[in-house]
Amino acid sequence: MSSGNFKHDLFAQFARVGKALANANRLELLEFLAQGERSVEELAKVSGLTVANTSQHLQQLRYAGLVNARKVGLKVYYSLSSPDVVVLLNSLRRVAERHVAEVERLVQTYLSVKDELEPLPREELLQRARDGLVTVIDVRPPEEYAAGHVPGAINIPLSELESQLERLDPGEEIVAYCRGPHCVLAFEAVERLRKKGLKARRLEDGLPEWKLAGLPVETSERE
Amino acid sequence: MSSGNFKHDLFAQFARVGKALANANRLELLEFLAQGERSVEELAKVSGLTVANTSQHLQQLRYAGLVNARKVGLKVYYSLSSPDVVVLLNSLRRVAERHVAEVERLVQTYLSVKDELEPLPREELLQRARDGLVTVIDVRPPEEYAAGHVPGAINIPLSELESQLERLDPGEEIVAYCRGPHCVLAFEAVERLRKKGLKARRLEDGLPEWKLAGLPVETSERE
DNA sequence: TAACTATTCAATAGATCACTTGAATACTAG
DNA sequence: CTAGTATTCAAGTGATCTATTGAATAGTTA
Repeated sequence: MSSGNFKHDLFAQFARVGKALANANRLELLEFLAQGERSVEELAKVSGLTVANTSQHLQQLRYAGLVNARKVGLKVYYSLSSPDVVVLLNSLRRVAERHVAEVERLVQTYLSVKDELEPLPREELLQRARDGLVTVIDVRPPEEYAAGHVPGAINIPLSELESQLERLDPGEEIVAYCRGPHCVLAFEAVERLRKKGLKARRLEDGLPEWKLAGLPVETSERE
Repeated sequence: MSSGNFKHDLFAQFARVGKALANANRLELLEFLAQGERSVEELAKVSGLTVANTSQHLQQLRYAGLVNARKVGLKVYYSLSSPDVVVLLNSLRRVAERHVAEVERLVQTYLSVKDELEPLPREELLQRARDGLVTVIDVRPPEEYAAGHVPGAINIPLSELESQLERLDPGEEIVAYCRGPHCVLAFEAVERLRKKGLKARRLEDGLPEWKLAGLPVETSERE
């Protein structure tokens, strides 16, 4: 029966995308790519994988249609093939969050403060920003900030949080964000800022979701 | 660095869900489950897999949190663990559709008539149904129809299309739907009905998406 | 041209996966 | 209690996946 073949062939193609999502390292690479275009070398560095291994994972992602490659001189820059990929990753995350008990446990263990952090929804941030009541900080590394950030946000990478405290107005509430809903950078930043006596909260999710929601994104001239 | 561990452990859990989506047979099972609860035996039958193999795939799906199992007497009934899973499958499908060239090719090859079928959006169907201008037929097998269908739709499984032609009013437009946007049953039905001189169109997607959109669903008393 | 760099390729070992087969388990019906 | 049924388990085989290693390729720079 030919419709059976069609069906199976079609599902085999969908499974190709599934296979790309079946490995923790590849999912990590996708999260980095969701922040913006990166070279193989950069991705290898941030992910802690060897360059050859990173390259191979990227090729699998490309084969599944999740990323594009652009060659410039010696370097090859990879990027997500479309915002659909962010949507897909977010549904994957959501299902895991709600239906894999282990996720709950991990979050409880490592982000014990999660509940106290009262994450701020995007819309609320926009409103407060309009009223000028809030300082928004982007705690990702400078390259990611440069590739796109919330308009008006200042870049204070987590590693430099303490040394750049003077850039923050102690009278204003601080909102920190990073790569996504489970990215530890913002959790960590909020915790440390509160220890310093500042009023800090976390944005509910990261820049990729902000962008996906169609909200304005500012880029710094670089690369 | 402990945050690196957290991150990697977390992504490993997400990858668990990815792994569940990494096999064509499992995706097929999930599509069947999206129509409603089914026993292992039924699933084995419709998917063409052996019972043992089906059971093993279902266990993997359960391990990934995508399905639930409910035991009644001898039988074990599996079902999707939540509508989130349908959302996930639809994002997977969308990414594959848009970014895997092979999908386009398959659809062109097997569903050559696709473009002529002018799929009808859900909202339009609702409006026409209110005006009583349309006959909606559900071309899935009776078990799936019984588990939930568009209110007012009549069940004419594809295999009985010709023998039940008299149930259709030749003056009214007919809208056929089945399991989802790529399900061949509705394509096939529309093609055959048009050959008979009837005015037929396909609903843009299937019952799971209808249900997901929060539209009303009618069930028949059975099981 | 020669030295250098970023990326990819090719070969490999160990782990995991998919499917089959036959047996074990758990429940029902007589 | 026995026979029968639906499902799961356990073991095994071939296939696929992951990460490593070292070499090959393509492009740049001196």
